Amino acid sequence: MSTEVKLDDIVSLAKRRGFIWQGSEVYGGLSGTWDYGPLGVSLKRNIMNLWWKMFVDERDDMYGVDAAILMNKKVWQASGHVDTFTDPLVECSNCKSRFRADKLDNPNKCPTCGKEDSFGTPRAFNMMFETFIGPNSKVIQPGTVEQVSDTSSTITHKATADKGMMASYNVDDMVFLRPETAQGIFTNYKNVVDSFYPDLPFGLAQQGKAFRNEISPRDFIFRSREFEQMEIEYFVHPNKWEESFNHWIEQCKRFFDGLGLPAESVHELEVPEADRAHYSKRTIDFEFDYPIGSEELMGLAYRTDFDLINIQNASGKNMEYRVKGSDETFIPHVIEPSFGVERALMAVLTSAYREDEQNGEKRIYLALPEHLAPVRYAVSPLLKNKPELVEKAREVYKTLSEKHPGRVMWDDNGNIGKRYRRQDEIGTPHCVVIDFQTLEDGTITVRDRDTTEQKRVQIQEIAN
RNA sequence: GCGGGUAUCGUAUAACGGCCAUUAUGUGACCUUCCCAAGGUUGAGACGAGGGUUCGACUCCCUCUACCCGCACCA
Repeated sequence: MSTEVKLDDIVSLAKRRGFIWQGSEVYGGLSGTWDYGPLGVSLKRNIMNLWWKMFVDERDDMYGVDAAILMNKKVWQASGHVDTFTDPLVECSNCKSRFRADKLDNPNKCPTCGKEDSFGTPRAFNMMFETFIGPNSKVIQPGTVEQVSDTSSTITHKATADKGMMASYNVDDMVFLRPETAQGIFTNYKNVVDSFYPDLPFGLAQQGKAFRNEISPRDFIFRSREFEQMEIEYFVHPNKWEESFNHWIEQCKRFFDGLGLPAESVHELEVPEADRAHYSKRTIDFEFDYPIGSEELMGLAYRTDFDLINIQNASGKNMEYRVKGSDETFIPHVIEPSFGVERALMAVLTSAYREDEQNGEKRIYLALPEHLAPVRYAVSPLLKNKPELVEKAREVYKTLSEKHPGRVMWDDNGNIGKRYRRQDEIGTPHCVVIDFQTLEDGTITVRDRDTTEQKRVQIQEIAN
């Protein structure tokens, strides 16, 4: 029955039911930011917890870390982000095309329309967000609003222009919001080795926010300026990277399965050499069939020893690993499975969204896997004006809540049909109803979200 | 950032240079109801923000913001 899922339907449902709202909505919004409501944060956390359980808690070879978002500038110089994230772009005044100023064969002629001398001054585009640290970082200069310039040591802008002043910052105090979480792992590689000395292969895992100043955030939560990553850097012997790479292909699929994504909607894409990042010797992109088309869900990259060597060179610290009981030393190579939380969430919503017909009415429901559903059980008295039913239902609600903290909802609004529909839309797998028969024999009805069928079971049965 | 479009209660929508700004649904309260959005009474809830034209602007104009469709960008 469910055919093409439209993005608008998902966005609408997400807003209506309290999953996801536009960031800063009361003030007209802020592009590329999204806020999570009670059900959204629950769903998102369930996804992140599933990941952590599967890849950290249930494994002996994985260690969790949580690095700071603000990092020493040298991190981004060593990683190449300062260079590769800053592109000098020029725009053709005639045809509006844009080009990397440093990659033009003839810097005076537009390759698209052929017009000469149509380029203005190159403008620097950096994907990293900047901010400033320290009490002396800001100098206010009254009356210089007109002047917007940057010099080698000072960046000025109109931050306080509305007060007729201009703020001037010292670039030495400038820091970046991390554009990826991976570097927070690499910078702690040596700490973990020094403290735990794990056998190879071992991995470090991290979940956290990352920030990119996207030119054009788009497609709901798919591409935003602030987003959450779940990343693993898996350190291996240089000769054994293929083995681990294959291992992680399988692990990624296991995770997709845990998200309830149909296998036929996930596509494994071998990224050809020309399209790979400069540090990668092999990359696989897993794409998912979103309403917006088939787009990247996560990436799996063989990063070689690129990052640890960079850190070794930039910091002067030895990044070599010495095999226990042997003289063999080397810099480990790295396999990196990198997941975007929002992309996983959007895939989950896409594959769970269903419409069918019931008594001639459209029924919308989210067929979420039980372990991801924000609410597992909704508990209702059949009639809310019968105190004996309400009292019994409260008892059942309390019992279930103790068993599943935070995953049980009390619902006595309207009639029973309305409650079912409401719970359908937020993906509650089980609706538990207390009726008059409950008072006689202690059985309750449990109604299934996907089939809408109900069966009678003993209260004890469901509690267990 | 460029081009085009859009912006009305939570959601989906209607109309109008001038009367309390529609309708559906959702939502709060009360009543009713023995299982799939039944019914009744009653309440709250919107013209994205700012400026201009006008006696009067949700409506016309401008700016901003956000979203949608293309382009560009995507380490």
